[in-house]
Amino acid sequence: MKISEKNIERLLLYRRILCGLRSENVENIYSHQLARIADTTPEQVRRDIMSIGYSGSSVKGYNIIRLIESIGEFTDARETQRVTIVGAGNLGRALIDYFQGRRRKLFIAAIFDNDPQKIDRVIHGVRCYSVEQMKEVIQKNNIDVAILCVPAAAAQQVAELLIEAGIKGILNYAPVKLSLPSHIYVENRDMLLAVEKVAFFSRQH
Amino acid sequence: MKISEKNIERLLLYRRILCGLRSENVENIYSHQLARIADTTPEQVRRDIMSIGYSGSSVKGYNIIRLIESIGEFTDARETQRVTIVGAGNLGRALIDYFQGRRRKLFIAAIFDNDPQKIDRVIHGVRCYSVEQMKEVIQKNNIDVAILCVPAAAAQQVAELLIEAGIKGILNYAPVKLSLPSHIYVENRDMLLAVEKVAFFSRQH
DNA sequence: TTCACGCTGTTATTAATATAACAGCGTGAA
DNA sequence: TTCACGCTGTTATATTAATAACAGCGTGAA
Repeated sequence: MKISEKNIERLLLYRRILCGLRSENVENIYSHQLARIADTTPEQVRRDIMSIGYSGSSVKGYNIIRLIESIGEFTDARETQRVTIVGAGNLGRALIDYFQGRRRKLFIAAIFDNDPQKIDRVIHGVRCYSVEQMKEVIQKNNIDVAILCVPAAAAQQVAELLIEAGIKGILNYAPVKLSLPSHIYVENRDMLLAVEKVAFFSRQH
Repeated sequence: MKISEKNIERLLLYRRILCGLRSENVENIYSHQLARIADTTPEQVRRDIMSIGYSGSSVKGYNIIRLIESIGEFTDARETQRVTIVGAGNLGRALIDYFQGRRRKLFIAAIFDNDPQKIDRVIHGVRCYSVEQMKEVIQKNNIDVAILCVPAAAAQQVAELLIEAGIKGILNYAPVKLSLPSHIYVENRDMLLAVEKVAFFSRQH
């Protein structure tokens, strides 16, 4: 059974929407309702949900709590997955803020920076280590996902260190295209390109 | 002639790569070289470049300076386009850092926040205004793109104010799905979903 | 001079993705 | 009891995007 990136993106979005509804004590939802919120079509929603093997009822639609669980079973690791943030600048700190305490199956286990002022300090509850300690800390804590928030000039080098330390996936916010072995999963979230894109399409409308 | 979102994303990426090469005094490049750096195929590169009407030579490949110009003619506004950042927290400041002085056709003209400590102060060279002044400042400065860096709880409301003020496109970093009229272009860059996605695919590899 | 080479530009093919159509089913009203 | 309704799950179609194939061309070596 093959699942595409877009599939996963939508499923994760559905889950977030559903969690919001659950906290408002909504119990069930129809595909067309979820589609409207997620900005897609009912067919797409049904297909996505079908792809993870969950079934709703033709009367009540989907049970929100069970659907959240099903998406979790499909997308989450069995045990908590550990994440590191590299670069304790504004962006790194913003990520910790947004992140901490949100998803219980993901945990930010360490921050890395090369500023002596930050090393060994605890930032928003997470300890900051020097880049020299990277391999040791990553392996000891069994971290396999890294979020790269360093300046463009440092990104490639840091990414290589991360891979050497055993990282499996990188979320790259640095405005540079990384050149890495193909067995590493890289998701680029270049902020400058994103602004340029929005600037372009905001004129087309 | 229709151009897709992925088309534009790749073209903007090519431009950034090419600008890097230009600063190293490289003059020409072949489609297969650019493809390797941009992590795509030579055919894709040629098609993308064809789609903006630029032509290379079969001997020297593409002239880097002219190709950069052609991409700019296609993607950039004629006059400088003005952008605002809403939310002067860590993320907002990170964006200003990454951004300022990079793309001469895009200019951050204002920041908005509701923290009295920040209002009327200049942050990294950009003046911060209160949300109450939003409509006035946006219209006076002719801003048509907004980057949303506010907490999830405030995002929908702020987005509506932005639209009321005349914004055409929104780059949304808040971890929430906005519900907005369809004539507004919205690009979602949800950081939590991005981490979840990378966590998932890092296990699949 | 001529011929083989490697590149671009373009067309053709394939694959991926989204959209639409429809069968099956339980419910509730008539 | 029966029939129409509205939903899901699934299959079929259409659309879109990526990949491959190839024609044309200028160059440089033989």
